[in-house]
Amino acid sequence: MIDLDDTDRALLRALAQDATLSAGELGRRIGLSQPAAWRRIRRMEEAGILTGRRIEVDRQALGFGVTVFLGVRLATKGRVSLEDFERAATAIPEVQVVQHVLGLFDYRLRVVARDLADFERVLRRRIMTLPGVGNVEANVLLTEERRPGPLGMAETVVKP
Amino acid sequence: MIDLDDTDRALLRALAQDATLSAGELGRRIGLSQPAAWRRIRRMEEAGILTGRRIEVDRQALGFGVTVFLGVRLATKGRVSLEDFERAATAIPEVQVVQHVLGLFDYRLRVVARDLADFERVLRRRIMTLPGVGNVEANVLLTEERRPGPLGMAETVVKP
DNA sequence: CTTGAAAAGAACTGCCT
DNA sequence: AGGCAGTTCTTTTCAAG
Repeated sequence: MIDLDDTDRALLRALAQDATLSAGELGRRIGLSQPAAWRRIRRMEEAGILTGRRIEVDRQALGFGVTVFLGVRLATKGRVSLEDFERAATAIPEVQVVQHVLGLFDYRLRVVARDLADFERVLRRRIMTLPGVGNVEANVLLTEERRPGPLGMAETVVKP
Repeated sequence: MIDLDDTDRALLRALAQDATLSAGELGRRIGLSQPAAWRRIRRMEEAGILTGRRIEVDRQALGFGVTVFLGVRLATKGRVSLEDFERAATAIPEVQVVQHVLGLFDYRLRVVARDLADFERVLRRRIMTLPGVGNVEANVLLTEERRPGPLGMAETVVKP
């Protein structure tokens, strides 16, 4: 586990908003030369902190206006292996995320569909037929806000 | 709403895995020249399909080994505005995602913490004191698998 | 759509403070 | 660790078929 100084955190915070920023632009923003910013980014990549870059796709623009979160409780725990469920769940194209969780549910799924009618089709033909499925609870996404999240300690420290 | 052809989808699928791929490399993979691939990507950006690029950060490596999903039901619906809750929730550093949802809960929060003791602190001092909070249900993340998700129709079409 | 090439910019390297 | 100056590479853009 590596910890970062304020400069590293400033870099991560800037990159969290826009990963296309060049080392030169990043350096300009936080008061660092281009090679210095670049070296810090590389160091974080090598340390396994920065694990990759992903694109953000607007599903609405692609015609997938409905996102639903499903909480799934397995009915036959032990009988059917978790691996079977995971394999089958990840094979459904409409399933974006499969989370194995501890608590009231065993799995959480993020599912996208064109509309509610399309979602019902996915639910009945894909989700409810997954191996071992018991209870399923659903929440339809209305709005979503993402934040950078904590990047280290002293997030709320007041300087003297 | 724009729809894409197979080539566009192939581009998105490749970019979903690694957004650092250059137009030249993408073209090489799907059998397209560098300018052609580049134009298609730009077209999707302008169409609002490709909305940006984000970095992926390994929270574990930063010392945040615990991720918890919270389902929040508001106690005083109508009395306290949803905006108040959202504003307060997004202001908590440990909160990564705030989702307004329809269903058993009113909001879903993704929260990260250093460990379970740290999470308890966040829960008691930050979450339970949010304006209007009623019931809170928690699921601790064990493993998470992300998939590209559907990029258009005909995901499972078999060519003749 | 392609190829080919030019211009711009970003990544990387050594050396020095 | 940071800065400077330089080289190398890629991306981006334009021409022409």
